[in-house]
Amino acid sequence: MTREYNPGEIEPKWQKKWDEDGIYNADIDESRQKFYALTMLPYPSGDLHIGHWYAMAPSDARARFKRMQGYNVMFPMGFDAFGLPAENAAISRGIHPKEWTYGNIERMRQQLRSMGTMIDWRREAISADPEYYRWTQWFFIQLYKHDLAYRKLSPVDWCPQCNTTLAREQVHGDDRHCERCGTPVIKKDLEQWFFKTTTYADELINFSHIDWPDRVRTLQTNWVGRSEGADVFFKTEDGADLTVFTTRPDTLWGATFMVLAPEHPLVETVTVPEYVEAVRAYQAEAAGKTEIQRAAADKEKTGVFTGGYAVNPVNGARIPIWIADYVMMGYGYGAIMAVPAHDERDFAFARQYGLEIIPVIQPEGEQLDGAIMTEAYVGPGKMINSDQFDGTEVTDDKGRKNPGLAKVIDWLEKEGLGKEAVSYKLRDWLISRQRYWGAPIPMVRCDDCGWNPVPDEELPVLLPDDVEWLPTGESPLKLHPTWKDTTCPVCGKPAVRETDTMDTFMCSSWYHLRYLSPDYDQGPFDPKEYDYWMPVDTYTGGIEHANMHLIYTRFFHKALRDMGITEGHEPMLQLRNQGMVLGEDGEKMSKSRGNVVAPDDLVRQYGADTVRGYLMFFARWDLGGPWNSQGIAGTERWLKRVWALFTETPEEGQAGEEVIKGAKQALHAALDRITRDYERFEFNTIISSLMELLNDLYEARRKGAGNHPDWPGILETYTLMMAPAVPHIAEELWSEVLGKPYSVHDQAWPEVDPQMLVKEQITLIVQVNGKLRDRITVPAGISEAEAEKTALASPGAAPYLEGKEIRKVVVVPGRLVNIVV
RNA sequence: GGGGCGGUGGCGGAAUUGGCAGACGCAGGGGACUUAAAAUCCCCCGGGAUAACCGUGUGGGUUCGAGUCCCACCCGCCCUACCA
Repeated sequence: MTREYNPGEIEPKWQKKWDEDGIYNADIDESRQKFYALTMLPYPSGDLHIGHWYAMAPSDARARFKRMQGYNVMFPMGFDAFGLPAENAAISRGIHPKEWTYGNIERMRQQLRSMGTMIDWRREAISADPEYYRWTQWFFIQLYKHDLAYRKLSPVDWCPQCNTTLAREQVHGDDRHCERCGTPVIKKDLEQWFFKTTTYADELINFSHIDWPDRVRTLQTNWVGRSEGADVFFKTEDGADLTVFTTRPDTLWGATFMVLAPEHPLVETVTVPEYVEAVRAYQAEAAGKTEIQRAAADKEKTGVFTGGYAVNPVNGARIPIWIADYVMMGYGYGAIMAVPAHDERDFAFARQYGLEIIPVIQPEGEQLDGAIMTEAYVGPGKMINSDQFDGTEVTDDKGRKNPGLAKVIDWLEKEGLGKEAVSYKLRDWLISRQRYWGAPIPMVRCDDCGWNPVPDEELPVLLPDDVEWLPTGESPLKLHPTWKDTTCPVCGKPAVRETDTMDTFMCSSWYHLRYLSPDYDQGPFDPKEYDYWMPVDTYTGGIEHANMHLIYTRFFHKALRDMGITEGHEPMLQLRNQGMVLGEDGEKMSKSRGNVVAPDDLVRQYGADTVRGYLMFFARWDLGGPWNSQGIAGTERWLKRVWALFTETPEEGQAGEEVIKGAKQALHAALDRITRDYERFEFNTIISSLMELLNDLYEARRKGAGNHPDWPGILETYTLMMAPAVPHIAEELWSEVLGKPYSVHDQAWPEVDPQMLVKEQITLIVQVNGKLRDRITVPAGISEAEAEKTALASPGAAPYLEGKEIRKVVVVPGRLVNIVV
């Protein structure tokens, strides 16, 4: 057989056959261990880009590896099909979002097929299908009925470009820009729907049941932002309640003023007439400041006095109330007690406005003086100026672990002056979007009955197709002449529908459940499928979703669990993140930079197997890196050389047993390593090991191994080892070249023969004073004494030992001997 | 300011977790084949006069032995930020 390696011919051939035979169909089989391998579903933006390949091809290889290990593997795919780009295409080019989206999906399906994945397409789910969003809406209603969804008027982030509100998680960076379009957001007071993610704050920072990367765990933990401390019940001089949260109740006696956020409701009542003008001016200024200006004014603290006073509940001290924009309405109570001696921000503010500074924590061996301190002291020490608590030890520990805090909190609770409290940065999830191309929020408002959910039997609330695209900044649903008119599900009187749609992250929070049974119509998923397949065993995708999708989907699962819909605490047991493929210039790929790598072109030029192999090989998968268009030649050569090894007639002559044994040892060493590396997602070394082994096999064949009766068996094993990474060439070699029974992908992953890992001869390293002086070949089972003797006599070491006193000899069995002179 | 990740040849990266630094590949150099080119094959490829020796960001330390562990520092990237 002498034909050329022609991926353009063999790849479509096998893709078609696998598809027709349904070899990757995953069905419930109680006799086998299941494995749910999931990779984040793409947004159908138009074309599959190299980043999609990078996320999916290695994940596919690992799913195939698991399959060969005997697991019943499900590897499904779908499309996160709602979202703004579709709508923007409609506005700018007059194509209906549905047409645009479903056209893109069709193209991306074909591209995904060209990758040669083991996707079970029968399980495909598309979030914009009415049969899908029917259940997205149903989940919304369930959350509403269980008091986990609510409507609230509050200042929310609004993207003026996208013309919609955003969740806190979707506002990024120090200029607080929109996650999608990069435009800085503004604040608006709007009534919106929220999900109570904060209910699960503590659970969301507990990762004890899941194997997720530290990086994601840290990001999520910081995002939830739990801090322990106390609520302290201050009162204004007029007797109005003014509760603050503090992580440092031990410093209460050092509170010399209070600061309210400019928007704080109490500002109205505490401000005395002569200060009203200044306060109003400051409020207006703060409200008018963009987020960029706020960030720029980072260092300088500003604020104004309200003329009002509060009373410190622990000592009755009368302290002034200020407003300042360094206190945020969105965190805690939007009000703080200021302890300038022990808080950097309060210190800067006090110095700026000449406010009193009273130290209440005395560091070891130092005497703090409020008049001359140059910075706040935030370290440990003993309490002073704090009545009966003087002398109490305060450590660096947070919360109750800190003895000073524990004592003060206990006392506050006993006296009714405060209580232990925990505060979080995490906000409830704002899910209303003032856009068309999303799942309509299935709620109806009646003048008499208020908000009520659409009855289940009326779901889905269908998106109307006949809408107009006007640049008004309003959702087309709101402008539709009749769509919003309906009747109240409670009293039957005329009522109006909610015209906002849901955040698309809502759709993607449960897609892994829809894959279980995309055609099921008795519920969001078939419980039989759920019981068998869930939870997801391996989830792969980009880390950029750490604080968005990956928080939302965990929240969702826990909420469903508490509503009795799902089981278990976590939806995805193991998470792994791939890095990003950068352009050849080392920059992020973008059309404007012209550094985009198009996978379709690569497939045409090299074939899918080469592209898959190179993506696995070219960088550490978790880090990614710049594309190198020359580097792919190495992977192409590898496959051509594999092809040649299998198809060329070997030279005359037959190798001896040593050569064939050496080949088998190399084979099993590689197999051992590749097996381990698949488990660890170390794809680059899988390909290196296969390349290295190929070099060894060429070497063996040069020595005549090609005519040995055991040679075909070695090639068979090599084919099996390649199969997950480069499925097409492996199938061709297996089924056609070697003539083995189709399909290579139904074969078991080869077993490592431990016998083959044991070597009779090893290379012993001889060091003198830690420096390499010789390498000697010795029997593997050599005794320590014998190794020492051999090393001392080795020619390489001899010159360094001459005339020296041997002080010590370290023998590492099977590895080296170090002679210390 | 806080947190995280990283720093190994010209480049991407290996190194069985304390034991031969630089596997595998790209790029580069030399050669074979060819009328020529491509493809393919073979050899070389950290520095150094290919000698000693020096080399894993820098400086210390632990150890018979450190890319790997400890301490201090420098640089780069990412996330986050008046979070009370």
